[in-house]
Amino acid sequence: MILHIDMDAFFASIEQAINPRLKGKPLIVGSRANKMRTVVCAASYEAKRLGIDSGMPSAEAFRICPHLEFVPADQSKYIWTSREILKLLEPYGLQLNYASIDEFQLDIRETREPLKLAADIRKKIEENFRITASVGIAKNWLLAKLASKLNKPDGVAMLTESNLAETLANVAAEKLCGVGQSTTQTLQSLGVLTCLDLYRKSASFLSQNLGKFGLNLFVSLHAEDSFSDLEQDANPKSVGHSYTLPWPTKTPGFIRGWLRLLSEMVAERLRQQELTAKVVHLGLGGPEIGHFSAQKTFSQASNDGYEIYLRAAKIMAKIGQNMPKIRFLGVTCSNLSSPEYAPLFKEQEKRERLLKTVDRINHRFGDRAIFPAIICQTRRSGQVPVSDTL
DNA sequence: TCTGGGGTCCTAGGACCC
DNA sequence: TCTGGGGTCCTAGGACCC
Repeated sequence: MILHIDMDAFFASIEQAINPRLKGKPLIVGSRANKMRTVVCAASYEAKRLGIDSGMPSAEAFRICPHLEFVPADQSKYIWTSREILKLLEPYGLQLNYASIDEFQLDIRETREPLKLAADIRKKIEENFRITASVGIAKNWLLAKLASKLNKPDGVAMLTESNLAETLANVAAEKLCGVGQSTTQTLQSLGVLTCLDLYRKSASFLSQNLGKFGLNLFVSLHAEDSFSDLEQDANPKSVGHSYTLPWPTKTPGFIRGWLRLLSEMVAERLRQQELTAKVVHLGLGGPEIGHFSAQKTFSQASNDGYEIYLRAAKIMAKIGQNMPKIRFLGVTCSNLSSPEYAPLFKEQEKRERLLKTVDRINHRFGDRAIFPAIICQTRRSGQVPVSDTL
């Protein structure tokens, strides 16, 4: 059996635990500080009751509830809490999987009394952090994760041989992790409406209609004692940053300034994790061009912000002379590996020393205390075009 | 008040090699 | 000159999750 722990309205609950003024009030956590131009990252249960939930534009949330409390997301608080919860789970001595920032899975095949264990864990979390968790128990991670949603918030659900069919029959298929909008439509056209319908379909039926995903779904649904294979944090496959501007622009210097800033942010994180990247992806969006991305593989791996910027700019140059209006910009690096060789040339060695020193200064004096002058105005205002020259 | 930002996995076609 | 088949890497985009 797998025990899946899912924190209730994690970010919002943490903010309420820290600031008593927010307790009991409808609250949303937004992914950025501009409360009218963001989306809901987490909603407190008081807000959820009004019909507000993650993914909703904040403007719509405020229309529903004008006196909504707003807090911009502060990842460091959530990461800290998540790690502390992990520390609290380790002493149980069970195999542990860190599924995401607010989800944890335990292999409890040796545990005699899973419900007692669930109660114990939930009590410890509440005592230590004044936030609640919901727990799901089932024969594999996918069903355990589904079960954790059934009695939210602050609840427990256990799927056993005897109650499995009855429970699944009352849950819509789209509640299952991995079944989104498009898959739901396909399934509905096949007459598969509930999780039980899905559970009873054969591997060949699912694979025929949903491809490899369908086959994986079948395997995950019927597996025993299996963890989710998401182990993102161990070895990241890509590192990226993106930004949506307040309005579309075609000012080249302004776009270059943002491209450089995003490249520097990506490079900093690569160096932090002692990684270099061979592939650069450039994402662009705007009213005239929609949303698209292009990538290019380079023979030399890099974690130098300037180099990554040059590569991104090279990809952008393919658009040609007529620069369309740009609203969305993203830079992502992939094909990651550890730096292989010591620098061959003096210049290269100097450059690496410079980057290391910059990283040390920023680590000591705070986020980007020192940065390339070109992004000075970009980062200060987000609205003033920077110089056209680099 | 009108849509963020961080990711993963999969697919399918093209280029190229043997 | 025309043609098979296996394989890898690259690229763009879709679907999905937190």
